[in-house]
Amino acid sequence: MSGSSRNKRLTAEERRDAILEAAASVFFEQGYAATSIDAIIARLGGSKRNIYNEFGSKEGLFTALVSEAASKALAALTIEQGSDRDLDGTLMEFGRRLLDIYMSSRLIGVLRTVMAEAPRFPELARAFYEKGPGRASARLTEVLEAARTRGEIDVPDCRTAADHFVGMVRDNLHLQVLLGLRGPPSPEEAETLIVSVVRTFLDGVRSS
Amino acid sequence: MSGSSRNKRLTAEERRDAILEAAASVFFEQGYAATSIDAIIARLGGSKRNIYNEFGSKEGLFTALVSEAASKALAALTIEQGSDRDLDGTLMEFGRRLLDIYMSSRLIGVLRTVMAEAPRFPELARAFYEKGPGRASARLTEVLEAARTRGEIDVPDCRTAADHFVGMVRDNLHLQVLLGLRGPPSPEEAETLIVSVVRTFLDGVRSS
DNA sequence: GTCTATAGAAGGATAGAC
DNA sequence: GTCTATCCTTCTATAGAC
Repeated sequence: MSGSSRNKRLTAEERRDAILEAAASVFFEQGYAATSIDAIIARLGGSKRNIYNEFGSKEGLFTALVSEAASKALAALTIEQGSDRDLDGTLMEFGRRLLDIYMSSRLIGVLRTVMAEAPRFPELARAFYEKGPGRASARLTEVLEAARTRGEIDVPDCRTAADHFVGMVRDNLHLQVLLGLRGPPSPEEAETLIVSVVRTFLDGVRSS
Repeated sequence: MSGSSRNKRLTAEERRDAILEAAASVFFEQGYAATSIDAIIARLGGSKRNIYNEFGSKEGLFTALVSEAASKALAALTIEQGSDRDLDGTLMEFGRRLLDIYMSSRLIGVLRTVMAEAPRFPELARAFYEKGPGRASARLTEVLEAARTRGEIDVPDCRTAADHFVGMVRDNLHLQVLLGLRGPPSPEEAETLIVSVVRTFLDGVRSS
């Protein structure tokens, strides 16, 4: 069948991925409405027909793209179920990964675009949240519930506590990056931030 | 003054405000690129001439609109300098206002749009941040520094601590609202959240 | 009569869809 | 590559207020 990929012949999947990659670089920088199919073709080469054959429409390409990006972001968010660390170490590790993902230029672009288009693509926004940020929050909630069972923490609602933690990790920093005022934090900045977040989360700021 | 606004005659300022109001309802819902001047006129009435005479271009209208919205949001964020409450009460009140503003449908729209257009309007994004969220964060930093001077809290960096607090107030809730998954919290939800945030911020979650 | 607001068309460019 | 639709911007012609 598709055996003869002699010269530049790509498999269907490679072609699909190439389109998605080119589309991502334009959609996530220009936004949905300002992105033209021509601009994607300019980066990708080939004919518009390829895009329409594969994705049907601009909307179809966009939704496929966001789903893909959300799945990839999610993949890095899984935390080992039976983590052998203590709570402190688990939170540190979770915070590092969370920060890394939220600040990645790819997810920043996805977030900007999905939020802006949320009124017109509500199901897409929901799917994105549930696959990514919602899952992360749910996972952390489980971790905290286990810690509560062990008597390490004392909170009325682990879900709320998990949201507090995630909120601190995102912080004003995330808003600044989303607004393009600065790039992602350096590894040193990230580590300093996470240390501070974990400490504040566990012990608060009040003088003892 | 200028008393004779008998029929439909509006003052220059009233007209300007009317344009901005109509523009806000379209821009902040549809996004910059998807908004047409005709759509604004459809809500506003009158002629396109009015818009071009007042703001020069679509870009000019948009930037004026965002500046206006940022200023209004800032206005509600001022905190009394010599607050006579204790730290707990001050944080509660600050949290309430912060939550109220961040979740307001107007600021949600502004945020969506400014973030999406940040690559094309970088100065606008910066001005927005510095007038609004940046100012709020700076103000809270001062409050915390005063508390540290009084020996009530013990943190290495008040600015970071302020960001933690603001981050918890925004929370996953803000992300959900930005994604259109839910509306703003009810007053009861808001109060519960703020109580939890202040408590976590001051004392942490670790079992004592 | 003059000044300004309205309504809409013209021009020139660009985009989505086939 | 083509076709149709839409958009920003400017311009014309009309109508009403002082």
